[in-house]
Amino acid sequence: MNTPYGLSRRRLRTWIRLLRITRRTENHLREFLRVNYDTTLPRFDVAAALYRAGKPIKMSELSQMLLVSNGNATTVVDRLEKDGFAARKPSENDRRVALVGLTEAGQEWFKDLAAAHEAEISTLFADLGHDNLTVIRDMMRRLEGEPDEQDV
Amino acid sequence: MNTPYGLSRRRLRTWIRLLRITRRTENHLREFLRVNYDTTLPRFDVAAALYRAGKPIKMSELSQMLLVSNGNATTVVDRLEKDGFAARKPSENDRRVALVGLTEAGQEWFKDLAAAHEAEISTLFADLGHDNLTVIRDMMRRLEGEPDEQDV
DNA sequence: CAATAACACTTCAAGCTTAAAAGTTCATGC
DNA sequence: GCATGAACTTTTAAGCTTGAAGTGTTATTG
Repeated sequence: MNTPYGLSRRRLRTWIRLLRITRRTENHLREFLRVNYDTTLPRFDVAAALYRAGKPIKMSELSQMLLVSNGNATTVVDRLEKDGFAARKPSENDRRVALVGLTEAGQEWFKDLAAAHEAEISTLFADLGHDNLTVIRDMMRRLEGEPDEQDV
Repeated sequence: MNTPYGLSRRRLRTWIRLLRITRRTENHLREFLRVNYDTTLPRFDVAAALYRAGKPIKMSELSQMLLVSNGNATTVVDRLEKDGFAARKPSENDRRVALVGLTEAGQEWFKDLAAAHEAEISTLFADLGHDNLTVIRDMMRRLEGEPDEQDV
């Protein structure tokens, strides 16, 4: 027999496996950032989002990108700001809005970090070649409800 | 061209996608447990590990299963104990060891929870049928460095 | 058998995270 | 214009999480 479990049970097991891999990878990266760069995963995540945006973004955009609460974004940005790596400025159009971006120092700091981070991921995922990556991408897209596409 | 990005970059993108799906699912489950069962994800995780074990286990075994620190296991078990769902007892062979398990009340409580949890996951992963689940399982196994096997 | 190391767990301080409440500012409808 | 509600951010309280230090127990080893 090839599928001794029902659909529901198999989906649960898949989720547990997904969670385990994610936790393991996160733990590894946390340790990596702590030992080699004396920083944390949340700070890295925020910096990555800001760097990727390329220009100052709203606090709410930031928390939506990272899938965390607004209050969370506030405190992490506070710390990055205290480190001199991020800066807030009020929006000119809308005085409710706080725009946040990386400072010069923040960009310099993050560049090294990003390269090292990508290299570390590549090591952790060394068993996945192009074919496997394509398969996983398609599965993930399906899970996220995106239509199948080509390239990347 | 079918793969415009290098291996390293594709692995990074895969990781980011994995992380996004995991966070989204966790956020959904957190809300689900909070609204319908007035409990939290960490409590559920601990209870699931204890229920699955079927008998009292060491605190250190628990934290290893969940991939969290020892101190973390301590506080979550403290709360479950305060709720009357978990109980510690000292090991007889080794007085350093604390064995923790679910109480009767804890098992009753968790049974409903587990069923609802599995149903919710099954809904979230509704786009994945047997074939897709098998593909994902193989990918995850590869990532975890396990040899390929048959059946679930 | 005594000193030392290894192990198991808890405690602690700091940081992370959430949900809810509070404080501003903007948009809408009357 | 002004009230009312919506949007944006921060603050707050509680809980979660980590890494390191602390406490007690067992194993090693000289």
